[in-house]
Amino acid sequence: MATMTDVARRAGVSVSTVSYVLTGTRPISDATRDRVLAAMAELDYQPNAMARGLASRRSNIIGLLLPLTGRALGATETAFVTGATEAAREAGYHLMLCPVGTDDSDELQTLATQRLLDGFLVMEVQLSDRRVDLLRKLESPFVLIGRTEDPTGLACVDIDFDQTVDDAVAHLVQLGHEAVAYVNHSAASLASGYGPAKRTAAAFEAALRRHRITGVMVPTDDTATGGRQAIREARERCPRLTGVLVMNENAALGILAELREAGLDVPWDISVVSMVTSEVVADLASPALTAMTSPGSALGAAATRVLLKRLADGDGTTYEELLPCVLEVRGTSARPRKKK
Amino acid sequence: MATMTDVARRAGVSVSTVSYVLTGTRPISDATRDRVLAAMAELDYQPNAMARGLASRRSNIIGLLLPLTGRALGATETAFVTGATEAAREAGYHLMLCPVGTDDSDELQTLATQRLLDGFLVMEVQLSDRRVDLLRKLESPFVLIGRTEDPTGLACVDIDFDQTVDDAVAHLVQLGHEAVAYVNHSAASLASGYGPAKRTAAAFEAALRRHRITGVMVPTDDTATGGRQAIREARERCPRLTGVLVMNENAALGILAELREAGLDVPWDISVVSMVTSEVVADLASPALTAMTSPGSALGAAATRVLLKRLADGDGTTYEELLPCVLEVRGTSARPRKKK
DNA sequence: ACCTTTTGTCGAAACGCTTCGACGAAGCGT
DNA sequence: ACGCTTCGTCGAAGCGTTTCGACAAAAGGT
Repeated sequence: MATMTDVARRAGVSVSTVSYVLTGTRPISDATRDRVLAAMAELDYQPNAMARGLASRRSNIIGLLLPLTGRALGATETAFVTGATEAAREAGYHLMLCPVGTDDSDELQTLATQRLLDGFLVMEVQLSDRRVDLLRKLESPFVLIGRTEDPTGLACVDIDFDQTVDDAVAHLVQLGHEAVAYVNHSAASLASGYGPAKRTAAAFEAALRRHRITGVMVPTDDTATGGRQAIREARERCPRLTGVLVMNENAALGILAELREAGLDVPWDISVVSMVTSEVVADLASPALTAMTSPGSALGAAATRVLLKRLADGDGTTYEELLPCVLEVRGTSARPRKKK
Repeated sequence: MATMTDVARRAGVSVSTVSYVLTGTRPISDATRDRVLAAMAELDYQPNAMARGLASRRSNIIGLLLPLTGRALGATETAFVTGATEAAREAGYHLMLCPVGTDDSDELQTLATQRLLDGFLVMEVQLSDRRVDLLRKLESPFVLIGRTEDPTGLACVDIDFDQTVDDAVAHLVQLGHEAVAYVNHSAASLASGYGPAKRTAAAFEAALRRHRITGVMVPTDDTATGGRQAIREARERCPRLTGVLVMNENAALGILAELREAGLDVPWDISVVSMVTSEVVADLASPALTAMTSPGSALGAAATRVLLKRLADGDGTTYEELLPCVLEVRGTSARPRKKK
């Protein structure tokens, strides 16, 4: 494996010159640059990442903190990861997946102080998140995917839940629905302060008021069974219900199944709009789910860009970037059949 | 940030001694070790990963090569990733996700020669895979998830497709089915030599012969729509069909939907067994899918262990480890209603 | 008791790069 | 022609480890 010294010798220059050609830190004459580049090509030279990292104290690797729940990564999360990786690569960075639990402070501390990673992307952010406090204390640059209670001094990239919920409700209202349910994440995640759960709950309330319609929120497990229970409960609590907004994809499928078994026709009896859903999953259902498509990959790319910018500028001001999900009308939403 | 020199000074020993305490490369007296450990704790010392990597020419990071298709990672793949990460961490390694296309040789070459990664886990292996040739040429240690045409000299960890298909067919035969279809991956992936597609096709043939029943194989897209088309084609080609084996989860859901719309009752008219399927997805369907549950996380852990072993031993002999999927009977398989 | 290992420790030389200070050679305003 | 920047290059000092050779002291073998 050729080293920089070999390249320098071959090109008849000093190693520092070779380094400058590589990093562009100082001006180099065209003639010299060409000779160096040629020498590199001839020797199949590849800079040694470790040596570079040691000398520059920058690894060009960013870590993606994602709590592994044991369950599958949803399509949104996957898209996020690929989007982030892609964006990182374009900037000459690598992305390292770090499945670290939300409260595994030791592991995170090790990661952050090892100087292996230049910064972090933090997924699945809680309203009050210990990882945030820790990273802050350690002065590691990071960007949140989601938001904490108080985002002052933090960089956040997130789905615009307010907008998304409002768009979804608006869609139903426009079709003529006047009583809708919102099937949220579980009561447990609401209680634990899971951001999306709490924020959509608030946004739903606001949307109801804004559009002057009635509705109920039902928290439930993120499973098909959870969806079944939720829709039963919702219909009990609000019999004139004609529209359902649902946060979780699995629950959405459960709702569809339950309604079908109850002899109800989707979308004519009840419309279902799934939130933060990818196309693949939406097509799994029959009829295909009308859904708010999550901007997963765009989010990943945005988060990465923000982080890299901060690494470059050393800037740590508050920053927030929100991307809404876009409505994709498919088969599960329509004008309700019978006006009361 | 404390360095090894600080620790050495504080403990009253030389830096090399500190290093030996850390790496265990040479014997150290208990008294010294305790002093050094104490000094580390007091200083919150964390070894610098880059310096370590440079000096030892080992990064303690392994790369996971996974071609990003733009689509979501299935539950199996996700489980694989988490299993691998987990196993790596237990051994003091990190796992880095590298979304590199199957034929993006340049990118892979850069990765492999950069000395950032000690070895590779290769996912989505084709029967003839350029990455394998390249890694071999570069003498990078690696382990395949899947198998190439000729696995001589390679280390492979894979799902035991032969066993899995045979188990699935056996399940149907035992219930009394005599004509079954196998809905495989797309014709395109078959043609491109995608291992699982080709191997299951062969295994299905073998299973039919072994159990003396008839059947047809239908390749189709890995989508719900693909599943719908496939089941229609299968029933045309083999009207007495009572059982279906299906490779892709999305297709499985499509098949269920299509059968329901055709007025057929699952499992009484037709049984459906989904291959290589995770529990979450199986429960999405109604009735829940009888499926061969893929050993995703176990595979990941196994692959990692094999790779780490090779890194330690410098051993490069042929090695193969196959894990079968295990049958999970749920609601979509049963004794067929009417004996002919 | 003598020679040979083994044990425990140290100092110093890498590892392959970045970056700083220095310095001659141009280029420029006057 | 005179200083003044800017340009282009070099040598050398790190970056924080690991690892090698050396060596004194303790332990074994006969």
